[in-house]
Amino acid sequence: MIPIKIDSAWRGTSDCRSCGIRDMVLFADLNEQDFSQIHTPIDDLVFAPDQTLYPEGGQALGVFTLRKGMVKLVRSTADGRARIVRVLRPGDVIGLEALATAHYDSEAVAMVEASVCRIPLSVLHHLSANSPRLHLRLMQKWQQALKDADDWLAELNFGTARQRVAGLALKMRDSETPQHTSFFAREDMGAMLDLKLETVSREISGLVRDGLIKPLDKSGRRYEILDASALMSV
Amino acid sequence: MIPIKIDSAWRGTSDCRSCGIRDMVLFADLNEQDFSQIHTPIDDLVFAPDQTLYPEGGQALGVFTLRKGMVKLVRSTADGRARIVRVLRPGDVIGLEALATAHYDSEAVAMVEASVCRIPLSVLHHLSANSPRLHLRLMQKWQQALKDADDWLAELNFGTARQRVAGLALKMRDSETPQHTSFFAREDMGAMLDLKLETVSREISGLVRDGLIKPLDKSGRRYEILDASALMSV
DNA sequence: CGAGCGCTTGACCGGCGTCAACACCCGTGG
DNA sequence: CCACGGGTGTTGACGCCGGTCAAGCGCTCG
Repeated sequence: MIPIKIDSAWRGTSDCRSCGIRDMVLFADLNEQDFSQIHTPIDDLVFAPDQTLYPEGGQALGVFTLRKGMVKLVRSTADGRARIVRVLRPGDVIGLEALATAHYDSEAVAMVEASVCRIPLSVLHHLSANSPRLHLRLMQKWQQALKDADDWLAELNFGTARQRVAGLALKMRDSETPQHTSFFAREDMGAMLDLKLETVSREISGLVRDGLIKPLDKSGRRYEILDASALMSV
Repeated sequence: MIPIKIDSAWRGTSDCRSCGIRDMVLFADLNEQDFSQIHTPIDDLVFAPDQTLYPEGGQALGVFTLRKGMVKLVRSTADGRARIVRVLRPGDVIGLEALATAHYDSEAVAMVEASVCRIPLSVLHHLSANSPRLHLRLMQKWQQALKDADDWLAELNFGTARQRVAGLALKMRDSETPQHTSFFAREDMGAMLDLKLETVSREISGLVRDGLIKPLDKSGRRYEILDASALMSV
């Protein structure tokens, strides 16, 4: 077949006005006057699974909006272990911190094929000062990111292994089909929940055995939620 | 129920121009024109130890700047356990999220006597739209809050009990006298690190026994750091 | 001086980590 | 077509870290 493309594929420049998920994103309520102030092209990019969008501490060129796929934010601790601090889903902004510091606080890695658009910092700086509409959206994105971070800490990294895995299952429910949920490579799940991959595997098996969830495929990534309330009260 | 007379002492209204820690805070680089746009008084308040500034989910009147003391942000999980997601120190903003949603995402409780000033939401909304100086500071405060949240997750809630306690000792170092550090009630430390209070106590004793830290008083709150590099590489 | 609270310490136990074997899926090549 | 091998997920055996329960100590304050 076609040889693998190492680099992220450039898929052209976006016309944000006709973006399919525009109502979820930063540019949701920009008007024609706002758009006319964008003088730098916004690139559409596609990243392959396990590809890095940017490294921890890297110099920032822009901020990303996730259109499709899932992206993990990874931090390396002083002693070399990797910790996944959050998973971003469509509509989320990737690398918001670059707006304040022009570099990224954590590494961002695509967990599945991910399509994003990259918004240059200059565009955001200009618009956030000149468009009250973007200004408001930006604030909401900051707030959401902070809430997500606290949620991960309070809900997913607290309590027994069983509670954590159950919590992740609930958090990763599909928005369209909430009876379905996504899991990840067991090692990644361990890095999210502060558990070893064997423990994650055991707890998933336990939840299946107890009839709370059911595998939808053989890859171990998609599950059906059979008893949501039982998951919540593990 | 008769509303309890909350005894947070009102200490007058602030003259932010002469604030002692102004260079650290939101209003750091406002100019005279910016100040002239503040038409609602900014109150100085003092909270006693264990007093709540606002409850989780509460309607927000304003945002606080912490001038002195320490404040914990607490979330209650679905099953009733309390989780401390962060500790704020002088210069930090308390309740930033209220800017976006007019509600507080977590409870804020003074850990020691804390003096704060309360900035009405209207003032911040007005200034963030009309003062690029405040706008920039605000962004930096959002970024700092998000980074702090991720730091707590990545550094303090990962690894062995020993590593967590050592990490907290390092994070809570005094800014002026970095060889000194602050601990908290053992139960609070447990809620921060996801450990039981007995384990926290044991690990602190272990660190003292191994000569990495030394108690400065008999209350168990203040310690001297004897070997910072050993703490980092536990 | 005694009550009460928070901190420490001890003994024991259970949950999770460690190490290892095995199952399963898939791509590759004989 | 099957054999093979690597990668990933599962399962088992065992040990240790941290949780549980309980006793004891030292402060503070009435």
